[in-house]
Amino acid sequence: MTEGPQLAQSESVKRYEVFHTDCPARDVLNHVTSRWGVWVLIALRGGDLRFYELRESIHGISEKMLAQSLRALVQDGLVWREVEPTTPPQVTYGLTQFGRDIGEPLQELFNQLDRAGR
Amino acid sequence: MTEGPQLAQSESVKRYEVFHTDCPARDVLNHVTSRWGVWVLIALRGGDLRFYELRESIHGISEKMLAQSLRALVQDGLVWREVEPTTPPQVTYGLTQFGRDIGEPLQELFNQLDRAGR
DNA sequence: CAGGATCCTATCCGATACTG
DNA sequence: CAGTATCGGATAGGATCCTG
Repeated sequence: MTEGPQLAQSESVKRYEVFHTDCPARDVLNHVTSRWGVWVLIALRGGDLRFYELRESIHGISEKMLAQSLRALVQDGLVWREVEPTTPPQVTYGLTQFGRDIGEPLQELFNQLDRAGR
Repeated sequence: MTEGPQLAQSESVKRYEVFHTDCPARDVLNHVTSRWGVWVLIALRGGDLRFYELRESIHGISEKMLAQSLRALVQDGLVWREVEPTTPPQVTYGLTQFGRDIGEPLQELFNQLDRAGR
């Protein structure tokens, strides 16, 4: 840090100076790869789900973390949220196009790991 | 938790009961998607690197976290480590085949996020 | 150069209780 | 049902110092 710009450093830029870790995508990446964000996205790839369906689907998640993860993903534009103002209220979540784009490599990543059988 | 098996639950299994979050791949996934693990893998996709090259490449990482991340990834079989017993010593890191398999969807994930320009 | 050891702090996250 | 609010323990991670 405090070393000035890293890109377009004229010429003798080292070959491994290829990315910033503080790029804008970092926050979203942190949400996506967070402990529960991964599972929320993968779960929603199977179709839209309601809050309690997500809670039952993702074993071990607390309501707090589910709500928190969903809020972040909605803000990031990966997940949409629809409230049906009935009694009791119904809230449904699903993937946006962006969410599906992100979910694909994420699923692939998971498949690779799963295939390795660890 | 403490609810017994979830797969092969005979018949009336809900459609969203599709995965365990405590599957064996979880540990590796946690390493891969950890704060710094992501960048180590992406950095090494550009070619083998020495310790100090990685440190300079991944801006903001501390030596402690770099060493810790590398140790985990080596144990997971994603990264190999080669020590040249010279003075001063040289240690080089690179991706294994498994590491390249994992790195691909990871790179794709990052590209999607980057393309979205957030 | 490539780390290990130590200390200390920020945050993550689960448990619990409460609300519309 | 679908959350929010608060508390406290666990953990991640940064800074610093030290070693082969």
